[in-house]
Amino acid sequence: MTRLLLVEDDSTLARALAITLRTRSYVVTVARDGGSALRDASSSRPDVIVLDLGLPDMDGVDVIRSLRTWTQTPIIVLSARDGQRDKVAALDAGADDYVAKPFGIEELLARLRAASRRAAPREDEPVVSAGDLVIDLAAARVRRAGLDVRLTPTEWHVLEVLVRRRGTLVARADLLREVWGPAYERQTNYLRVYLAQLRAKLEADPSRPTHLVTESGLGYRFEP
Amino acid sequence: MTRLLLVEDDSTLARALAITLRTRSYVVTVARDGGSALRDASSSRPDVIVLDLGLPDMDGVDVIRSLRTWTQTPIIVLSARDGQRDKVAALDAGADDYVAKPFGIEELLARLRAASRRAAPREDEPVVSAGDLVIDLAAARVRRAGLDVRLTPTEWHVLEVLVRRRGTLVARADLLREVWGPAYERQTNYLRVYLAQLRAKLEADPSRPTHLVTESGLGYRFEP
DNA sequence: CCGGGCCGTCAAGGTTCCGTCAAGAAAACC
DNA sequence: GGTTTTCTTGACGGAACCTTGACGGCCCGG
Repeated sequence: MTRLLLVEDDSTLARALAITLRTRSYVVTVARDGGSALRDASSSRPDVIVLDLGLPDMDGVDVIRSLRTWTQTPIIVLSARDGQRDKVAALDAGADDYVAKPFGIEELLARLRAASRRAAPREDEPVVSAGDLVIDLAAARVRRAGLDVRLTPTEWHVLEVLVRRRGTLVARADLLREVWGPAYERQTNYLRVYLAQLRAKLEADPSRPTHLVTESGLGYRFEP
Repeated sequence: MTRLLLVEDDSTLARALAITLRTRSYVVTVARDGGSALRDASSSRPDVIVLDLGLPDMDGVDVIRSLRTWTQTPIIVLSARDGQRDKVAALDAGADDYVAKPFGIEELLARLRAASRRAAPREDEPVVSAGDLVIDLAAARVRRAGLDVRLTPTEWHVLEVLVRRRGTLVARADLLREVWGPAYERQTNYLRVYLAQLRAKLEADPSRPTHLVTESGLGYRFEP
């Protein structure tokens, strides 16, 4: 499951690409201009960014430069301009790859695989500690009082989403969508079950949680 | 000072490229066919490889695959063939980038800069020990309680991937992709077989592993 | 005071996943 | 060319996991 941010102002192309990418099990977010691209990148922390250089509000190369001030996430540039100068400028600004339009979808997919294959192990997903809990997002490991805690895949997934947005409220529907998919946005009973299991494994007093907090009627929050 | 291996059978083009690259302060070695490319790569340990796919003695994609069995050195492919299939095959075999001929020299230089910018910093501690195990990643050798353990190529490859990311979870699909290639991401039975074999050779009690740990539903982890 | 959401808890199917074994196919070796 | 090693594939029991439904407590408004 790779989270992908697609920055493309042509909504027809954006939709077509998003559909194809999703069938290849990418989790796709779409941004339509440079400003929202920068915002989305910092809030949703994608694993890879696909960026069209021709944007309505700002120069694509400047978008790359801004991103590179704080993240190493692979950036693959799409462009209708096939000029040498654009390629060199984009690559030197920090892009990882450059694909000229028109391109084949298989080529884009192959370049995506190549990009994420060599992606540096993420350092911008640090180790989060809270009380006697230590949660290492990169290593997918949880310790409580120094001892490894065994989580099931779904338990881990739920915890991961909450910890990634630690301190902020995660709406029930958001959580369900990220873990189980858009079709499960109303299965709130899943959350009750899994939050209970996580509390049993992680909280000192599961009936009075201090880290996995319920916001009644809204959602859940991880409290560092 | 970057050491660069140029694999190109057209001697006119090879000479022209070598001259240009040297003026940009690359240290260039030239190989004229796949066989010498593989030899040179292992003897001179270049920092980056530029590879023409059209070689007299063997298929360029096979050259990539051979290189990728033992090194992560960035590979940039040059090719006169601009076909989708060639690109996808080369990238999936492990190439980092693909430049179609004719290309501008500035583009190639920019892609070289991009490739070495994101190159992983060299491993400084290639010998990993865990309990009575000693694993030498550079020498491809494993000892248990001082005695050499004999591993098959695939067993070693699996162990290598796990040990490189020691302590962190390696997802099933990641492991399959790195060892067998992207087409095998769902062949989870391979993992079951090879993990069992590795445990039989490396673990004190293979049915209760302490180093090669299963994370049910997620993947495997090497525990130092 | 009582009913309806909402949440936490529990346990029982049913499904998926893992370890194990074995045997045939392919590759490497001599 | 024959032998040995290695890889691939299938099957199966058991374990781990997900889903689902039911029940009770709590809070709030009627």
